[in-house]
Amino acid sequence: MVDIASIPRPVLHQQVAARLRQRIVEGHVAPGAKLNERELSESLRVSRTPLREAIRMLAAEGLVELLPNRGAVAVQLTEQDVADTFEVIAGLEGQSGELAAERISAAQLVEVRALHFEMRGAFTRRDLPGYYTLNALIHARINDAAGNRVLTQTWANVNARLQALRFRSNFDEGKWKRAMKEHDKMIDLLAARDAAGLRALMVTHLLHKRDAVLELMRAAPAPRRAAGTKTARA
Amino acid sequence: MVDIASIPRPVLHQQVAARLRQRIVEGHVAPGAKLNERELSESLRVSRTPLREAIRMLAAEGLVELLPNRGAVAVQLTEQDVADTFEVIAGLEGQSGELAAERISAAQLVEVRALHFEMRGAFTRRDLPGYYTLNALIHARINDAAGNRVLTQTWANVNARLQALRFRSNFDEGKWKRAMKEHDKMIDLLAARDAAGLRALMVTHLLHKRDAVLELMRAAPAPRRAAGTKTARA
DNA sequence: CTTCGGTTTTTTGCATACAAAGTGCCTCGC
DNA sequence: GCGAGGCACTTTGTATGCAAAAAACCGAAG
Repeated sequence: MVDIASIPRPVLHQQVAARLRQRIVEGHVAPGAKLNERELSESLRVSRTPLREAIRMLAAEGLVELLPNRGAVAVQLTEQDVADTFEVIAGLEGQSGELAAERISAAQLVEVRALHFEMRGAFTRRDLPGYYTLNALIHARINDAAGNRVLTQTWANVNARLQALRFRSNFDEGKWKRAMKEHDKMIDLLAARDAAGLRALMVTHLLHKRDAVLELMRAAPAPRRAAGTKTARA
Repeated sequence: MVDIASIPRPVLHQQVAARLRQRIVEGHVAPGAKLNERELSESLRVSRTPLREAIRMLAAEGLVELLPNRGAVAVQLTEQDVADTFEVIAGLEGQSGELAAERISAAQLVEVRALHFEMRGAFTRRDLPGYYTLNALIHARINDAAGNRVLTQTWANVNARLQALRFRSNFDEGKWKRAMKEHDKMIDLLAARDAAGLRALMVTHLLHKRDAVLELMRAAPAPRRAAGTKTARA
């Protein structure tokens, strides 16, 4: 009987890790940029000790790379890395879909369906940020429904590295429409408990996403090793 | 022209992380045991700072759990956790097998085959430790052959949590024979470049392993929350 | 103008010191 | 005897200081 009203905010190094993670994912720290400990500790108003612990955590998550005696840099994903990562994600989401189709409860299905309609709304008014948020929520809910916490955690971990990319991405109309259609189908398969079908769809959905992102990477100037910690402004 | 003869041994916190990881995996730190920072720092002859950084890394890897203001404990896997983990591993290795069958080079195939025969040797003389080592090596090589670094890394990460269990496990004769047979088949499928077949085999192979481990967990006394940092001696 | 050598400055890595939260013991009251 | 409260001790969390490695700088020589 301890934690009745105790919502003790997480310890400092975890808060720092969360904020750093957000900065990297949202691109406020450019890919390849060096993480200067003094700068960051001043900007986050903490001493270097918890900051360094946070950086080590992000390194284990694969969001930053540790260079011995030279600090840490935000990951700079090559095309190969992105392709590899999507390949893995496709497998994980495929499995997640398969398990979810088998295990999802009625209530969970309702929730996913509701989110799906909201997302369709965002799509209709071409609200990309809203679409992304709802999209992420839906995938997270399907993961939940799969009822495998290790799978969820693994997925979240691998996925984190791609978030940075997604923030920049910006489909063309055709790809967006196709993605939306795939999502429609997802709901159908989920409701029909078609495990194999949902797995297959999830995999192709993710591979389509991969192609879209890779296309963007090739189009956009593959950013050269950034020197500073902030994103270069165009 | 920098790193000609420079094999600078990794920085302290990484060495510490490696040693801690080993201790946990080999069961010298019992599952559920508390990691006392003072004790560990003395035993490892380092100050608490790099030790804490190492612990944070292991936490991000999922090998230890962080309790705010109360330190860290080695993960204590429930049966559900183990089942979930094997489910994920099965998916990852299945994918790894599929990709390896498509991509493995002749030289890599030779190497895997050689390791396979060595493992068969270990099996013949019922050398369990040798068998495990070679088994792990083969799976690692197949992962390499798949040519997806993210997949390899993800696999290693998830797999680490199971190593602790494997160290205790000890098949019965029948299961061991079956596993060996599955490995024979693996080589055949790999040589035949049968991607779909190898995927399927890897998945069932892993699910068999899961069943064997779960059976052992149920047979052996599921260890109660350990208090000390060392394994309780029987 | 480039490049090499040395020196200065910056930055990271580690250790120690201090603060705060947690744990357990002991007493006191009922 | 048993439980509540408080005090001392232990352990974790954070900050600071010092040492070592790397980067930046500067000047001189080719």
